[in-house]
Order: sequence, then C-alpha cells, then structure tokens
Amino acid sequence: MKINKKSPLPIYYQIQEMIRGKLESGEWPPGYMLPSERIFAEEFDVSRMTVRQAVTELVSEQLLTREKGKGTFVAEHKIEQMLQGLTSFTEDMKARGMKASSELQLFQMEEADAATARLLQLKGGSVYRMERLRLADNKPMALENSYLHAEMFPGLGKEAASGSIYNRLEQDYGITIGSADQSLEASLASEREAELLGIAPGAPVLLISRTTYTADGEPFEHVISSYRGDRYKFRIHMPR
Amino acid sequence: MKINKKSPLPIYYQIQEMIRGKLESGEWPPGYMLPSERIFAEEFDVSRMTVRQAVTELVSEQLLTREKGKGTFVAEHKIEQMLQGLTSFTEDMKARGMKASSELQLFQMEEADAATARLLQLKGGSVYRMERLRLADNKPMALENSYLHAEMFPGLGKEAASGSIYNRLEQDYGITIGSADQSLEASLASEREAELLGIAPGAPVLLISRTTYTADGEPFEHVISSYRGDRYKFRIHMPR
DNA sequence: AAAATATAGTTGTCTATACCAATTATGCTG
DNA sequence: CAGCATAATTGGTATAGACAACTATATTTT
Repeated sequence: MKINKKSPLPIYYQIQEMIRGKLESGEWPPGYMLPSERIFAEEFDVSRMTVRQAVTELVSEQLLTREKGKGTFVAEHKIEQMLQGLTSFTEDMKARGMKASSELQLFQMEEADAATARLLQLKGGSVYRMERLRLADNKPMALENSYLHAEMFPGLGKEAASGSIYNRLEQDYGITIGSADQSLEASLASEREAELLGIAPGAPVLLISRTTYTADGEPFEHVISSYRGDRYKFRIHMPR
Repeated sequence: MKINKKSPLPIYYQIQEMIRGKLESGEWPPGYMLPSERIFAEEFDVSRMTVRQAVTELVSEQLLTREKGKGTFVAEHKIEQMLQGLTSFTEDMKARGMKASSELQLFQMEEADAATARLLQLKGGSVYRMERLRLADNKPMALENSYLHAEMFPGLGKEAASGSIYNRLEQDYGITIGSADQSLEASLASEREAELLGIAPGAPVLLISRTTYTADGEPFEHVISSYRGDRYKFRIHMPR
C-alpha cells in the first residue's frame, strides 16, 4: 500500500492501480466501503483532488460507486461484465454446459485474398489458414476458418491448433487481446459444410465473422464460422 | 451559450449539457476542435478545473477525445456506439444509411402463450400483439412480431404502431428503457414470411428475439423478428 | 420515551494557482 | 528557401483550501 512520488507514473494512476489490485484480489469484496477520500489523501500525503481523480475513473468504469454522505463502495458484480469478455468456442460451450473439442481439417500458409488482407491490414500477403471442425459433446457444432496474420506469428506450427490458441499467442508472441468486431448473418449450408456438420445441404447455418484486435488495435485474426442453425443460438445482453 | 452561476444545477453540469447540445444539433460535427479549456474558463468566468470536470465525463463517454498539445475534439461516430445503445429498427436502418418504414399487418389484444407469459413475467395473461413488416428504402427487410405487457400499457391503440413506439411508451406511460436480452439464430423462411418478405420459401432468415426491460428491471416487451438473410447482417463490437 | 438539535464524517462542487509535457506556430539564421 | 531554435498554446498532473449537501450518530430538549 505505497506509492512513489518520484515515479514517472502519475500519482493518481498509482492509486488507481492499487485499488484495482484490491478489487481483483478480492481483498475488497463487493459492498466493501473504501477508506474515505480524506483518509486516502492523508495516508499517501497527497491532495484530496488527486485521490478523487483516481477514484472517478473507477466509478465511471462502474467498479466503484459513490454515495454522498456515506462513502465510496465496491460495486456489485454485474451480469453485463461477463459479456464484455471475448468468448472462444471453448469458453462458449463450457458456459453452455457442453464439452468442446476440435478436429483439425487443414493448416497451411497461403496468400490472403483481398478481403482478408484488408481486414487484417496486411502489407505482405501471407496468412496462416486453419480450418477446424468444432464439436460440442462430440457432435458437430460449427465449421471454423481462421486466418492469422503470418508476419506477427513467425514459425507458428499446426500443433497450435490444438488447445487454446489465444493462450499460445499471448505467451509465445507477447500479444494482448483487445477488442473484436463480429457480424452475424443467416445462410444455407454448402455441400462441404453439410457433410462435415452432418446436416443436409441447404439447411440453415448461422455465419459468424469475427476480426480480433490486439490491445494496440492491430487486427491479428479473422475467423469465419458456420454454426448449425438447429443447435446454436447466439445470445447477447445489451446493458443500459 | 450561457450558464447560470446561481442555478442549483452545478456549473460543470450546465457546461456539459451545453456541449452535449452542440453535439446533438450537429453544430459541432465530428472532428471539430472545441475551444480550449482556458478559453472556456475565461468565457464562463469559472476555473479551468470546472471546465475539465465537464469535459472529462464526455470524454469517458467517448463523445469527445483529448489530444495533448493539440486540443479537444468531437469524436468520430463509431460503429461501437450504435451497438452500445439499444437499437430500434428505425435507428438501426438510419445508422446504415437507409430509410425505415413499416406496414402494420396486425394489432390486437390476445392471450399470451406460455413462453411469452414467462418471458414477460405476466400475472394476467393478456398481451398486445403487433405484427409489422419492416421496410428499408421501401424494400422488405424483416417481419416483426411484438408482444407488449398489456397491464403496463392500458388503452394502447393501434396508432402507436406507427412512428417510434418507444417514445410513445416513455412519454405516455412513464417507463424508462433499461437493458435487453437478445438471441440470434439461423432459420428458413416460412410460407407467410417468404411472401411478405419477397423471398422464396426456405430462403435463409436471421431470427432475432429480444426481451426488453425497463430501468427497474421489469420486462415489458418481447419481439421476434425474421430478417432477410440476403440483406441483413447483425454487427457487434466487443470492447476490451 | 419521543422529538428536536447538534456534531462529526462523508462525498459534491468550485476556486486559483502552478508546473509539466506534447504539439504547433513563429521567427531567426544559415 | 531550408533548417533550427524559440515562443505560444494545448491538455495533464497536482496542490490547498473552502463551502455545500447529505448521512449517521450522539446529545439535549420536550
């Protein structure tokens, strides 16, 4: 519980991160009343306004709530926060109470088509393409085509396709996952999709396209998935 | 462009609302550089910190962006903003640069089926049911079935179906729209859907179900829409 | 015992000032 | 004219203090 006034990091930021730590560790659980702003200011020997600057941002992120005359409290966990997180197929199925698995159909480096190159903001034209059949409780659920920015992940092998690829990318290539754009549309199963998914050609499929960005805003993957229309619903909660 | 120092409303709030007005009216378009904080402070004869308090909140709402050494600017409209707010069909189409209209097919009070009654947490079993064909640039885009909690909106007439029904509910019945749960799935057009939407029976449609809640958490409407798969993509941005 | 009052502690608002860091405009110099 | 140093302007950080609005508790009065 210390701050360093000589650090190049702003004082308010140090206090903010300290509080964030208490929240994440659970040391300050939901409902907990924080030390008052004056106490904080005295403790760190800073001005009260500096403390307020630290707290204000956390309040606007809805991690804390202020109550006039009472104090500042740790906010209750909200359902919405769940939906902020980006879901991988594995996590999605787990949340639905099903066991996820994959069958790798294809892994190769290839030249990106124009649309993919544009979405990934490629200079060089190479991408890793990975086609995986996604299973839930050992039954086909979706056919997934991933395109990975080849320059960003040199030497990526097909063994990456098993297990969580995001963990691999974060650990071995030092990227941090940021945001994602998704689009959903209805379509009909092609011959190939139908065969792999075990449905009739022309049966409905939900087409989900996702472009995922690093925390720096660089796009690093584009995924197009065809989900069985009879087995999959995409759910979303829109807060406020 | 005035503020009232004797108003019970805080000064920073008055400034904030003034800026919000300029943004909404379009007087300050995206990219516009705001007067500097010092100019503002002088103009209103308040401290610069007070101006900063007004601006800070708008920045955290992503309506403005600050750039050190350059100035404060009106943010570009981001796709994300569309998806944060709850979108009505009208707003959705407007955001896509199309003109929205409707053809009312049906408006009646009826007994809710079990699923609808559960979703709307009905005690009495009555709902208003409203079927509308939704057009974008005068071409069929979706067929929409709305179920409204009848007890909450006594005396609602079919004239409500034209124009923005949300405005009507907010103004006449004093509700505030809160959150919504949505689910999306792929399906095939039924005979009736196909005819109204102008597509072949069995063509792909995107089925969107939405339950909308008031700010108090009371569900007040359930909507099931069938969107033409060839014309509509649902887009969503997942932050962080 | 109940009601009114005081008191202390909390966040909310606002001031006036100071210096720092990044960017842009200006004017000088070669 | 190009390049460079300087100044001016902008937002970023931080201080110290003041009063207001609100809440909870303790004290006094009725």
